[in-house]
Amino acid sequence: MTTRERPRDTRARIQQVALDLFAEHGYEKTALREIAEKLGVTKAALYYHFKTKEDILVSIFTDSAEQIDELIEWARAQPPTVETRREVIRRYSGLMRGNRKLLQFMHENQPTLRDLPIGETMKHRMAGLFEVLTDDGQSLPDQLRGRLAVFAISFGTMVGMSDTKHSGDEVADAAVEVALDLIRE
Amino acid sequence: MTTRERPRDTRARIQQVALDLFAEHGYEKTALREIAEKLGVTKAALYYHFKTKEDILVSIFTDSAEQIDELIEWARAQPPTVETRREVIRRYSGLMRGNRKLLQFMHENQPTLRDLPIGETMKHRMAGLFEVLTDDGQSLPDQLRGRLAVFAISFGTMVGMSDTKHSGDEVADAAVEVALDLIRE
Amino acid sequence: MTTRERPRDTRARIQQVALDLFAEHGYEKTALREIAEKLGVTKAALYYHFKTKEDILVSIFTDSAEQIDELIEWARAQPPTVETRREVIRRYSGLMRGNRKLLQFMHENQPTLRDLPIGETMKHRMAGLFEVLTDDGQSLPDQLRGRLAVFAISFGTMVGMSDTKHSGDEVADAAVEVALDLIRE
Amino acid sequence: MTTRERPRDTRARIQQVALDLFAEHGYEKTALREIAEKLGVTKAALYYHFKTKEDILVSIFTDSAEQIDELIEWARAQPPTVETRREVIRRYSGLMRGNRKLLQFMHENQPTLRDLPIGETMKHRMAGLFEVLTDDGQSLPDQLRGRLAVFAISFGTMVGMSDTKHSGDEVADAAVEVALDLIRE
DNA sequence: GATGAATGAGGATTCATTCAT
DNA sequence: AATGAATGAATCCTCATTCAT
Repeated sequence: MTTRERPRDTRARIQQVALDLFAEHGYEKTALREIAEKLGVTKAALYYHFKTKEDILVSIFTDSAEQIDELIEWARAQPPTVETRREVIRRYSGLMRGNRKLLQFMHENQPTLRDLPIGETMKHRMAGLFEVLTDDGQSLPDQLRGRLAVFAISFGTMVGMSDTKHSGDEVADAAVEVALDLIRE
Repeated sequence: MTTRERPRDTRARIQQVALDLFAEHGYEKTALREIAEKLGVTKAALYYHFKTKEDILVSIFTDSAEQIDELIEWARAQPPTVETRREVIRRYSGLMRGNRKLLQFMHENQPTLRDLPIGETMKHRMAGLFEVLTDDGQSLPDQLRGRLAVFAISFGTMVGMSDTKHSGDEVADAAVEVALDLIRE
Repeated sequence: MTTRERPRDTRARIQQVALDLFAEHGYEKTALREIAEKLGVTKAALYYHFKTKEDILVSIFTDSAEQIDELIEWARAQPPTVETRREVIRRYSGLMRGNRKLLQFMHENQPTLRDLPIGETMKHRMAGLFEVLTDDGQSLPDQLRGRLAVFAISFGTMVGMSDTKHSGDEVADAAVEVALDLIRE
Repeated sequence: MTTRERPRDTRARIQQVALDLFAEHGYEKTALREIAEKLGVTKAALYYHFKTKEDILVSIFTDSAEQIDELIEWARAQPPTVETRREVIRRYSGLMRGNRKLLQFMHENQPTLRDLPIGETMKHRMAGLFEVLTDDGQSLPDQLRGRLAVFAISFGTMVGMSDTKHSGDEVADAAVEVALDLIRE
């Protein structure tokens, strides 16, 4: 008797493979056929676990989105000091390191997200993040710096992969340093 | 004699409409049918002016790419001082303001570009830009700052549109200020 | 001890729900999923009770078909008088009032039935009915009248539902009157 | 040089073949692939001429529907006498003889039509026809007779095909006789 | 300088059906 | 008596591309 391929957690495996391909080739260019083939199942199997292609994407976002929401909530409960904002940056970096692929997808598939309801949701979330990182009393450049800090984290976290000289975490750490420096009074 | 619809410069009009749609909805999701409809011509007409869909995209990039190449060439001919780098930032900002849509497209369609020859070309170009903005002697955070400066320009130039309180140019100017500040010794 | 959901007669409930949906949306457009959902069971459950989708349909027909067969047999055993034919009409009307949905299905899904063995069976049955209601000695219009009498019953029985001014039975009674009038020497 | 297959009137040929198949096997069961194959073209060719499968159906209805509308309009402009109604029946029969397949489709695909906008349209049309053939002063059986007269025409026109002893037109003529007899004061 | 008609490849989705549990 | 997971075949439809005119 041969050991059977574990028939469990197919749902989770679909999400993983899908995210990989969505991040690499883009949502539109990724055919469900590819996902299915890579998993050794039929296209129809995907439809057993998810209602639509979009649903796969949404399900991927939903989980990690919660974490960001919690971070924003936490920040709102704190005094709006520079130190709070710096802590937000640090925690955001921590969150993103575990979600590199999703991060990449978010940054590189804006047109897709713009046309999807989930995109609107993410847009609101990012707006919330920007809100806790800046305030209207700041100069325009400083407000830009606050927003750029978020991008610094993203950029550092994503770029790590393609750079051979430095490890992913080294780059991500450097990104935090740069980002913290962008948060001004 | 009836007044003729000016049939002039159809080629250029195709490029304009195409870029608009590519930037808004993404390259993959934009059908040639849409471009044709928006122009009031047939799909086949597009094929009179361009060999393929990809060719439309490439032709759009080619022109403005030259400007960047020239900027890089110019920078390489200068002494690698901070002031040179700052001037590169300033000139890059100037270039980009005239190419907002293309800039948006470049940032938001990475997966598409990754799969296309033109993407490889652009990647090299950006690498060149990074090269003149940083050097190996710098600390990792400072190298990141150099790269981030480019993104600051992009971000500032693109974001301008969706922000009501500040004009596009105000934001772009602020972005230059932030970017210049990111260029270190 | 908790009160059990009555698991009784699932088979019959499937037939009921299926007939409702088949009649309303047509056999082809009715998915087994819909039937299952409406019953609160799984598709697979349907397959415990019936071998195929077609089998559900056949099982629905089989029961009430017997009654028609008996009516035809009875008619054949009587003298072929006008009065016999009128009695057939009356009895047929009685039969159909208890099977409105099935009647509707039969009339509105001819293409489906034509492609299914059960359709051939029903066709023979109707031919038998026509046979006892007409004879070759009649004029062509009178033969048509005999056949039309059957449709008058069907029409009257089915239409009753959508007409608010008159009750279903009033219309069905009127249909009998019209049908009887169509049976000629 | 060989004589080319006439590349013209593809649109009309699609409608013809489609109606044949829709009438024979039903709308749902008829795959666009079948229509295309029967015509020796690609599925995509159908989509050049029609926007959707439903659109093919609608386009088929639209033409002959006009004729019925005109008939109803004409009837409404006449005095509501028995003779007017009888003339409506005669003209309706004439109309239907040229549209046997469409007539068959209408009668045998009610569930499909019920779910389609075009079905609602046809329902209104038939209601209009019934309106000019009956009036509220009549007894219920006589109102039913008026409606049944329409079905007599349909039935007679359609049945002709499957009956070998009598020609289609003989049966249709008989149907008119029966139908006229169903129109009462 | 452009169109009308068509193709071939491929997309997402749905369905009836199966089978081990 | 019924489910959970999956399949294979089919569906409608869209797209980039071609080519004779």
